[in-house]
Amino acid sequence: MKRVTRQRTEILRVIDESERPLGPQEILQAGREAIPSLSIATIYRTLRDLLAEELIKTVALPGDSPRYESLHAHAHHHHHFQCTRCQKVFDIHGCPGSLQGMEVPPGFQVDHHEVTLYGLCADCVGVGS
Amino acid sequence: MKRVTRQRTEILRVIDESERPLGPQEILQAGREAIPSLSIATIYRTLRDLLAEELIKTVALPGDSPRYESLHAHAHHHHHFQCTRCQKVFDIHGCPGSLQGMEVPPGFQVDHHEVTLYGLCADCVGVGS
DNA sequence: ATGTCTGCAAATCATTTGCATCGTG
DNA sequence: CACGATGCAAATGATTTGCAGACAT
Repeated sequence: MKRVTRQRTEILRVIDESERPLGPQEILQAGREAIPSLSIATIYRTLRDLLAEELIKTVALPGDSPRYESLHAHAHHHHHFQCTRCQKVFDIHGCPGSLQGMEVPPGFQVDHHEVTLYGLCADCVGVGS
Repeated sequence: MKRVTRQRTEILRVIDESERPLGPQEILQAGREAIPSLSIATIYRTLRDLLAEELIKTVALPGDSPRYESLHAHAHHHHHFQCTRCQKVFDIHGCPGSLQGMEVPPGFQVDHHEVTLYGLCADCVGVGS
């Protein structure tokens, strides 16, 4: 039987209220504003549990450590855009669909896919270097 | 002044002759067939050098550690497939192209993209769990 | 009360680095 | 011969785990 503790509640709140995916350290920092004693071990353990309960999902970008976002608020199939200047990650709705044009070798079974777009976000377009 | 050592030559040969991107441990194992004393530290140091010289390129997949492939043999634009059973990564030629259907927010500038397919490779299709 | 959850510190695991020695140029 | 490269082992940095005490039910 899963217990409703202050730290679990706070961690879930931080993730739910964020408009962008957060990493463990970001969650720790935000959570410590309410619970100063909060430890990184609790963050990792709680993230594992929340993932298992499907209350949050992992956002994994190529070559970057994982971030987490509320599954309820992001349940639909979507992809991500990472700004190459500010590194922020944004949701992109829609999907190329069939991914026709990809030459999958014979005998391979495609189950799902991941698309990441890179470029400049609206805030960074037109900003110097 | 860069020296042509047995280990550097062997590491580059292993990567060049592989039909799929390899991780550091895979390169170590393959390289030890020719040089049993080969150490993992040398692998990492040599990979760093080869990347700087643009003889190889990094293949970064979401949520997984990096693989490396020959830049000369893989200079063209392509994507990757990762087997969800054996974790191996394979090149996929072709590209969905315009990525139409992706609803990029107004003001965003897309520069490049990354597509990863997941599923079972030919060897793992039909193999029990 | 009872068994889960937390914080701390120690343990992993992958990658990096210091250093004495090896070997290429 | 000189200096970059190698192998070993210790150092790092991120994540995981053991354990005794704290707390939800």
